[in-house]
Amino acid sequence: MSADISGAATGEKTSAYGVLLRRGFIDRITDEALCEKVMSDTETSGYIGFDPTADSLHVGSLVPIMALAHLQKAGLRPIALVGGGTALVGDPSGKTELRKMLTRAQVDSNAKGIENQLSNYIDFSGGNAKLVNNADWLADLTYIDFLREVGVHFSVNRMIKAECFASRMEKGLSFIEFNYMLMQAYDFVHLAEELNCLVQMGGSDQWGNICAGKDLGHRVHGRTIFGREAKRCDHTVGVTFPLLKNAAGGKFGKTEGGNVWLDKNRTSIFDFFQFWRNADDTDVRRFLSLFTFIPMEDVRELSSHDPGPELNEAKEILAFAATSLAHGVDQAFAAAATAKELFGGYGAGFIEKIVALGLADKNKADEFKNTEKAKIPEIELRANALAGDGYPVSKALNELGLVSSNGEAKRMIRQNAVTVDGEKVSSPGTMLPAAPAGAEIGIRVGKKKHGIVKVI
RNA sequence: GGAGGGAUGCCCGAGUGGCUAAAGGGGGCAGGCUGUAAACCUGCUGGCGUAAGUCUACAUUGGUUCGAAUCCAAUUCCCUCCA
Repeated sequence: MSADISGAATGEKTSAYGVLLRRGFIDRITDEALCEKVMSDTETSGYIGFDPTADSLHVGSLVPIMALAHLQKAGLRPIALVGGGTALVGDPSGKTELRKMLTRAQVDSNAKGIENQLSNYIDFSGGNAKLVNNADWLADLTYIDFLREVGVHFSVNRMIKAECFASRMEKGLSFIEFNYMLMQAYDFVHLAEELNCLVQMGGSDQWGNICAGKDLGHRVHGRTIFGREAKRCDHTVGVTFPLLKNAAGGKFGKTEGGNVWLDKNRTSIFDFFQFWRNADDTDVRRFLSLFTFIPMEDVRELSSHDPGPELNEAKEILAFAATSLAHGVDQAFAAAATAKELFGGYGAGFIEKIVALGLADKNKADEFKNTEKAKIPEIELRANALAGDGYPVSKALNELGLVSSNGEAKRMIRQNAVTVDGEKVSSPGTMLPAAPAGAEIGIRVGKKKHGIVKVI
């Protein structure tokens, strides 16, 4: 199979732009022809901003991350901007209410966590990708200077008509948030000047901010801004990604416990794997395009089945590929091994396919059978705790983290959702079976949540 | 600065003295059906307790009352109109 991830048919352009377009990354674009041109030049940098509002990114941020990675693969220089400065202000776009204000210390520590995660996807070594923090150039600006150099170029009349503020006109918009756009606009100009960054990308809610940056570039072009002459910021392009929803129309990346995070301490690797494995039939092709580097030709083939059980193999590959990007190939195998154990086998071609697709090398795949399983939650209990009066199943469920309270545990039991060692438990007062030291008791809630009680 | 309106559970939203752990909807979870999918049907959706029960909850604090999400006062925040 081809190693070309661009998905280009013969004769088609394979520029970064072409790749992004064919893989479904592009929603709106300020100037298509210019974009094509700019992205064909390997001297070009492109940037995306990530706001450090939490210490981990979640799967929703994977679209921009993958876009940057595609730029890098196409030979351009991706810039990941961590919004250490802008997070102190808070972006109102796409929000209905004022965000909680973060302290400097929170923002800084969040920024660190995010930087680590980004480096799983983008190679920052060797200088062909860059990680910047806009606190470095925003934090020390003084208010009056900023107003005079940047603020003059913005028309309030136009800003309040912008889509990104429209929803806030009803609910209320504080002045601090109203300034956010100027800061992000200035980021773009700054990066264009300093790093030849001519492309800014972002989620569809970023359209207004991106255009603001592009416009600011035009206005200051040829003039002096903060003591230097601006001359490279008049032919920039902005690109936004489509808003991702799951097939049910809900928010992408939400599941049982809320967001699916890239941090394994927030979302276990197994749960991360399962998130992809449980993708809706109709999402499979899109997810393979957006969240893996599997060549488009193969993506099309994998997802060519009509919705039906045949798609399960494509979901396994999706889960494997996505987990392997976020957590490494060994962890992906481990998660796959656990899934296999808990749910029964794979599609016949799974092993061959992942090797053929270059997702794992042959040795690793052969060792797969011996791979250690991914961790599912477990607790230890003394054998004598199980003897005597016994140990309530509900309590064990709670301690395993499979439910969030004893009350919920009992509710689940009443609903026939709990299985202990393969047997349904139906009375809330049921105790765990007595077992000798060394034994393991398997507990399950619903079909997908598992835990183990180790007897010691 | 002036006048008026508002703050209810994860979200939206009903409720204007006891029958309210709080209608309805959304979301979520679970059971059935299935393919670890979707759709559909059913149930659940504050803590502790096997249970009876008990504790905490309707912005905050205090008050009236046998009894308050509901009445009163002060405080905080939000919205609308006027300046």
